[in-house]
Amino acid sequence: MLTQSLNTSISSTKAVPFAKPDQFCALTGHAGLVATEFSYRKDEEIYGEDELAEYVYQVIRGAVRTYKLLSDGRRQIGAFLLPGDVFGLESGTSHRLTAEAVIDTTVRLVKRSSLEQAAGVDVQVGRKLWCITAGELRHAENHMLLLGCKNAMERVASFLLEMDHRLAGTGMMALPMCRKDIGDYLGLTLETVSRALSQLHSDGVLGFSGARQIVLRNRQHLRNMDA
Amino acid sequence: MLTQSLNTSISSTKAVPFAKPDQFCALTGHAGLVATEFSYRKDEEIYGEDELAEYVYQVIRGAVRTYKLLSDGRRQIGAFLLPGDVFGLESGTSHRLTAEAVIDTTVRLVKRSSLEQAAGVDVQVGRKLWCITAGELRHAENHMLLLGCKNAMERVASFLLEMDHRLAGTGMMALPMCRKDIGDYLGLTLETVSRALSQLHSDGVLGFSGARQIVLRNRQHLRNMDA
DNA sequence: CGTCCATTTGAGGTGGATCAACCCTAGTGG
DNA sequence: CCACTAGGGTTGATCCACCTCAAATGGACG
Repeated sequence: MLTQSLNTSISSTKAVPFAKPDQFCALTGHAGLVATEFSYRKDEEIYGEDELAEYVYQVIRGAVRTYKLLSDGRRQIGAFLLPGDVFGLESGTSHRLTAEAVIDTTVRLVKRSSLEQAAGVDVQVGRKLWCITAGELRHAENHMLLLGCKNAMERVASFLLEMDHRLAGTGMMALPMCRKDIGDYLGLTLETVSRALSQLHSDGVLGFSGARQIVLRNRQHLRNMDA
Repeated sequence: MLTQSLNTSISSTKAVPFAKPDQFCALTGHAGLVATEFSYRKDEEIYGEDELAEYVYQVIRGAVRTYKLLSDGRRQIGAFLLPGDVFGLESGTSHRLTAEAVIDTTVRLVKRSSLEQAAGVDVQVGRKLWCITAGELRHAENHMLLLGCKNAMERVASFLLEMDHRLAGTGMMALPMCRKDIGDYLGLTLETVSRALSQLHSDGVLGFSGARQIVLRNRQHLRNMDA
């Protein structure tokens, strides 16, 4: 690993193209850390489960999935990471999920040890790390509710609203992941995901232009069926 | 709320009956905070979802469940908290799940603001808060795998091993929660939980002495079926 | 001893999984 | 430029694990 396009740069505090405050810059800007850019091909592993957590990452371009596997290959995707999202942050020593690029992806990364050091000096850095983990926990708690209680259509509606919120907000949404990934995220098979999307299409709730180019025509309808 | 047996005591640093290092004392001992004891009756609410997070709690005796509800009453229990466990810690301002006493329960609690203050002075306190949240995240990630991938028998086996690990370790395990709670934790109905336990009983994997008094006779068998 | 609630057990229904074609579309190469 | 191919996506038919509804059993407590 780490054998591709390396593009080191000093703590890039220049404006980044995200609406929300940039979590990564809030960290690196604070302490003047060195951030490196790195790229991964579609389906390439970024880190493995139980591997030593040496870096913390932020998606610049592309998309990342994190997941756990059972011994027989059943897979639960814990999260999709999109541009701006931070991932790979651990308070312990090793990663608890595997991370892979969903499509060709560029990330920024900093050494975990630098962050630890910065957190030892500045309590605000420590606080920020805590908040990032707490955000992941909030997402996981919502997702447990989905996996434990919701039916197939409710799950797909939740997924579309989540992606709409994080990807587009306006008009067209370009999903980076395939139906199998969506199924493994929602605890459904790819066929069930496909059927739910087809039904929403024929109900006029959404439009397609290519299987992964979706435009939501009736967000309120989706919110209603999300339960 | 807060109208029952109040039992204030200065940061009780005396030995507590837990094998593992006590997370709460690691916090309160560090900063000399005031910890208060408080008791709740069976099924009493400790705090509600979206309520302001004013206190951080530790179970002394009894058991607590945290959960989220859908509008129609479907419930996902996120965690059972047992003696020694810390809960109610938030990095934001409000609780994201409801907490209720499963049985008559006594907790120790400290004001969140005191912890915030302590964390502003001592980076080790901040670090400890982060680790507690990270521990909850690890549990949630494992539970997503269970809810998204495992079948009924695998879920019940996981549950028994988890409770065995946290409650007893040795011999008999006294479950504080009813079958409905177990079902809402595992994403199953109470009947399915009951059937799985009955089958494990007739397979000789576990023994009953009362529906909630369980002794595991073959942990390895449970681990094998846990996938 | 009777009441109440938790639990077990049974019988039947169903939502989503499984298995199997088939269909698109993008990419390849002639 | 078009035929060919491969991988993703859709759709259909069937199955079954779990849910639902219902009734019986058991245990705790007045």
